[in-house]
Amino acid sequence: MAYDGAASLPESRSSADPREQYAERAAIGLLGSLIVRDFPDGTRAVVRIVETEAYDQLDPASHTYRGRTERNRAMFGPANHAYVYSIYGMHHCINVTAGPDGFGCGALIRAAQPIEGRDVLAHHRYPASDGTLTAAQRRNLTNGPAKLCQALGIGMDLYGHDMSQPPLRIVPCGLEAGESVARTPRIGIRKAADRLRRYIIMGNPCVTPSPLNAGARDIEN
DNA sequence: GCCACGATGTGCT
DNA sequence: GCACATCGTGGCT
Repeated sequence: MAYDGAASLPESRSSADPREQYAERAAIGLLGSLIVRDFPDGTRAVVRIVETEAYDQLDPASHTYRGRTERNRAMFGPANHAYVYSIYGMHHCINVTAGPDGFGCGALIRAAQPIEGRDVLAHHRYPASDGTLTAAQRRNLTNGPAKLCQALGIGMDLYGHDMSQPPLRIVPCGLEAGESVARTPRIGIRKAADRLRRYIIMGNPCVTPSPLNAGARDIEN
């Protein structure tokens, strides 16, 4: 069943720590922005961010909740840098750090829309060019955090990378006319699962397929 | 289209 | 040990 996202927003409680806004504002602000990836072989791909999640050290679901470690140190560094981690042994995911130096927070980039270089993305995801992909493969090019990382060739070599610089950079862009942001619970977590810290461009076909999408509600502001 | 399940590394209890 | 901010495949409707 669809949950009513607007009925009870945990973030609207007056006791919320104002520092929670660092990750949330970053996650919302990244929607619509472009990721430009220049590959070592000279090829390029451009995708548009359509789905993000907010995480910070006050949040039990976050890697930074238990404090700074060697693994998560990038999250405690300056904003707009890459925190890359490996998960389930075979995948990578990328966060863009946010907030002031010393506060562990950032936004997980969950999904993006291919803008340029579809063929390049396809080659990194499958041993095939875009034209030979099945319909399912085309849908699944960049619609999940690990799929996105595979398509963009993001691995631990980009850990701590400054996201304003090549070969992986974010070009800030706003939403297009008529687009709006919705929020839902985050996907695939158990702790703090009720918090509405996942943000999507409403109605965009490239977000992670999830029953949560049907109940997504427009955010106010 | 949907669901179940297996593959696998790493940090932390 | 075990829990993971996951995904691909195969088998089925």
